[in-house]
Amino acid sequence: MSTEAQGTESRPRDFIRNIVAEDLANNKHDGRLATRFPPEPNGYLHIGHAKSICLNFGVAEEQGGVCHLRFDDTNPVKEETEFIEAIKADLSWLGFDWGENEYYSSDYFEQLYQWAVQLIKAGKAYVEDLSGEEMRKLRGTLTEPGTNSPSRERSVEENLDLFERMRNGEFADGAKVLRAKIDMAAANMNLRDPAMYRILHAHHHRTGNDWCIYPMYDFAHGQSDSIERITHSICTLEFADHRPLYDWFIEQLGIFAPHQYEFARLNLGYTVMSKRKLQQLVAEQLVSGWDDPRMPTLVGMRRRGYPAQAIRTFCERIGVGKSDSWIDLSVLEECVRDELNETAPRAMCVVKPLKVVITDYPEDQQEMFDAPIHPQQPQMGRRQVPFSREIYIDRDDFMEDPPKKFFRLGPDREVRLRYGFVIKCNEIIRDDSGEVIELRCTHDPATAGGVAAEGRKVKGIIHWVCAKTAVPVEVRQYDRLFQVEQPGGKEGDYREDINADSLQVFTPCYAEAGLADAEPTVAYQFERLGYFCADSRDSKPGALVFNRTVTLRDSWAKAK
RNA sequence: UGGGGCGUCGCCAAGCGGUAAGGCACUGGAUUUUGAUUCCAGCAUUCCCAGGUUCGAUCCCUGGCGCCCCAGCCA
Repeated sequence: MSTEAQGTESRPRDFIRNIVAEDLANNKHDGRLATRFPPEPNGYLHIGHAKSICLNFGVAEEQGGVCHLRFDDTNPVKEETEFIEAIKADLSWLGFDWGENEYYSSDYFEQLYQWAVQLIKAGKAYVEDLSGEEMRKLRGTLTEPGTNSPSRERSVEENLDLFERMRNGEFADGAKVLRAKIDMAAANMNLRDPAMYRILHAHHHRTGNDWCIYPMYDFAHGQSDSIERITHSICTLEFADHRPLYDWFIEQLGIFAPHQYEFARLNLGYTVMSKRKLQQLVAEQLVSGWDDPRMPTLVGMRRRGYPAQAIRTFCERIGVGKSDSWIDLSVLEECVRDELNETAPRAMCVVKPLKVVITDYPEDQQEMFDAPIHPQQPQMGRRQVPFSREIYIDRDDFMEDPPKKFFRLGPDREVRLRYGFVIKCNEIIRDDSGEVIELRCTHDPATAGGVAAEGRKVKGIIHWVCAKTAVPVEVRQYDRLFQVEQPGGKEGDYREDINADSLQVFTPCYAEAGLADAEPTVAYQFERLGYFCADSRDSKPGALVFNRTVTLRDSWAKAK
């Protein structure tokens, strides 16, 4: 773990942390700090959620507070138990612990109902029987005030009766809603008598068929925060307009008042983050599933090989602010490399094999080269790399007509096999179509693996695998899912920006013998190529499948 | 000429009246049996614009300009 000691002190790093630190210093809420992460269980968590998670859990952790996990499950038609388990697994994987503090908005349904009754009695809520369409017409526009609905003047008694009958199931879905009586002329649209309850004869994943009316987000979220005595309710910018409503309900009800703060949601280049779009990618099979390694979901990233710590580091690096921002993919990738560079054992794997025969090496001979598992971490130990007369190298490491700056293999050129001999290419073998299918080389016995430099100046070093002992594997290389930084741009269809080459499958590839029992999820650096891990879904002993997590930086590729 | 939010380097982001942190990206150069890592160096006389207050403003005031969000019985 490279927990980079940064940020472990209580030093504030963003406006939220500043506010929290100040409140704590002023002994607001008796020095108590409680945040919450409130996902709706209708999909999988993505990297954007991770930002919120790291903020909410992070602040609590740093300041000795608590962070609740609360499922905001007020819409039974969209929510499923499947997602609850997945969300919890993602949270744990990221390394956060909510302890006993697992809550559900649905557990507050009875209390919420009572509060609604309280508002009706106070003349602050009424039952509406206009249709959604009619309500919209009366709502006015951004520049014109709305008009009061006839239902607004109903008596408290009638409202009470009607609301109870709504609960009892006397009305069809959509027939009526309970609305807050605020101000149809409010400049803030959210205050134009917003809906509090709708009728939904739907089975709820937790409350079953107990209810046929369900509270809206606005009537559930703040009160849930209040019930849990959340001190700092942190959400994204688009809810800023709801804050006056959040405060209004709490004030009318006279209950504990948490404070809502808003920060800018994460936008990452070359991907999409909205749950709707992610759902669509899965539904339309544009990807293989929520855990497709190209998805920005936590399950996808985990399967791809991103370490949880890299995601946490990423969330720290990008900061928390209020301005809309797009983060470069390179920031995330650097976090992944930083982490993996320190922790991943090294190995060699040839992805695009080209056979090389060392003509002056005895046919029946085999030897082992001694190599470090990690060049910078000697404590990780050594590995033995088998070598024999026939090996594979990557096609990219050979050029028939190499440019001046290419210092790998070419006709009559020398190159060093990593941890092995220096070889020289003497002959090129082609098939009928003229394609190069084999190289004939000779080796210099004086340059064997462990031997220190012998004065010979060989610039190029390439990776290779002994043909006799190689493990045939499949390698999947991923690239960005979209070919433009902001898929869909302004009004366009983001699907049209999908990168057709975001998945490249190579087989057979040849891996160093030691990789034979690679376990899914465990990261390796395939030297000179990048970081890889066996796929948790498709890799099987004897039929290994490796995912490329991220490439190594490649200044040569850039130079080209 | 509705309301809310935001504008500091290509992308993020500190800064809160005293003369522009840091990260990513980029550009050199050193070390290197990964063209990786590491390492050193460079990278905003300027903070959306224009006025004003002040000895002094990215930070205060005024007026512009630009971008984002809101008219779900979604969250």
